[in-house]
Amino acid sequence: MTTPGRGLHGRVLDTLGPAITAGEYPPGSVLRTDELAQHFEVSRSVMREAVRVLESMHLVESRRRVGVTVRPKAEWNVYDPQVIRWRLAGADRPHQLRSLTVLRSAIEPVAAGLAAQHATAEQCAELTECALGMVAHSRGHKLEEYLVHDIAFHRVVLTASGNEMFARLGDVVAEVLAGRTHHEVMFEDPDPAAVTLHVRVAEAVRAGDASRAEELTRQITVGALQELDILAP
Amino acid sequence: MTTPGRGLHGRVLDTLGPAITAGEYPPGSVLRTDELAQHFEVSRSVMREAVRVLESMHLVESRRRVGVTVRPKAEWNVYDPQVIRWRLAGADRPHQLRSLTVLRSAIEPVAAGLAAQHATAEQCAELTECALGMVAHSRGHKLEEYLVHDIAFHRVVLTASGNEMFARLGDVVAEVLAGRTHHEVMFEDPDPAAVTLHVRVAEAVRAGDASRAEELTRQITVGALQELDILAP
DNA sequence: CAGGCGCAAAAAGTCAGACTTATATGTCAC
DNA sequence: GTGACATATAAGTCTGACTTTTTGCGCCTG
Repeated sequence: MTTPGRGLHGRVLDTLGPAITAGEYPPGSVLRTDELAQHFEVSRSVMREAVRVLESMHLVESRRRVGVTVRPKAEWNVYDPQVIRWRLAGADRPHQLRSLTVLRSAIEPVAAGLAAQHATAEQCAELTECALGMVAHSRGHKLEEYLVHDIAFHRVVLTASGNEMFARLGDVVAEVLAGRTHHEVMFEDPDPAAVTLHVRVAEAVRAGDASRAEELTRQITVGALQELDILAP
Repeated sequence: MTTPGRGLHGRVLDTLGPAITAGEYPPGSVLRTDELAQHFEVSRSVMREAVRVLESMHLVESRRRVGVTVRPKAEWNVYDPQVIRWRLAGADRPHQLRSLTVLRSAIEPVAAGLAAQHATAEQCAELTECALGMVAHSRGHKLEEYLVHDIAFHRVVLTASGNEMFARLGDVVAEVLAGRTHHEVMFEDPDPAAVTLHVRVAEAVRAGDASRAEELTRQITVGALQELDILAP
């Protein structure tokens, strides 16, 4: 994923972050910097840097004379890619996957509509290329190759929307798609209907047909919701 | 807003963060920790903590023998509330406001639909209360009071959706609404049509009518887009 | 001249220890 | 019980020394 072990404080975060997001330390728990430093066998300076990062994610709050207290889940920066990764790796992975899929269903259709209006010729080409790649690997247990193209497809759409907030959700969508393929409902082969929809979205975007691109993408996300039983089938 | 000056490193961030997000240090610029520490008249430990926070926001990257390099805008964690606040306070405020308004237009209708399905009786009551508050202050230059209720309204909808990702956008929406009232197109009084729409959304949510709540909210967000000339009027 | 080897410098990273500051809590007088 | 005050505690800050990684450059060789 990102670079692991970029310094000692990163190493500490790799185990402390997941622990907190997994709820191992319930909200209101108090940690002491010194104890943590001893536990992880690092100096106080390193530990302090780690705590600062957790604080910037609103996972904890550090107060004098009190210690480092874990904040309630509702205050976490749940859009931080690092937090998302930690949570996806943890126990409430299913719950997290549902939240993110609903988010996708709200964003992606709108993004596709905007992409139809703003996509460059190059982006259109890239999109059709991705769609073709999906078609090519849609049969015969080539799920990994399919996934690569699927991720690339959605990333291009989000980028081509021209909205930076949408564009930055590319990583999130990638995590969701990867999560689905690797751990959730695992089809023998992808749903042919979904594959076709992607091809048609690529066509609509190239044709500059915003409402069609939006509607087709909506159908894709509806499929994703149904897979998780969020919508009635 | 949040608590300012929560420690020396926070003080440093208050000026370094806005400077970076404003593009004062173009992407690829290299900063040296020691120089920064001298410039801000703090110790290296404090400076290092500040850099760690910026690094966790993907605003900069710290590498040995190189220094602290500013990352390209496309890699920033633009969903970090702190980053949003810094950018809204800076030069590309209009651009940022547009991006966020488009994001709202994608999220809020879906959130309202979900709220209609999941809102508790208490949340419904709160919602109508907010709507009434908006009506009460919709005339006679009571823009500040109106704003308070407007923000509360949208926050309740997002929370009542039951989706944590939506819920966490409450702060973002609050920033956008406040920004619009304080710095952008400033109506003498709010658009009466918009006020009515809010009341009707509250009704739809209480009635459990998801598609109506969604459609009405979409009309609200369309209005917001038109105000910024993102959509033709 | 090209290419590879290795050295030295530069900057971040780490650590230990001493000191400062804010603050929660307990104590005592009233 | 209430208020003022003392105290202990844990974070915050600073300093200086040391380590580690990495880049760039000089030099040597083919």
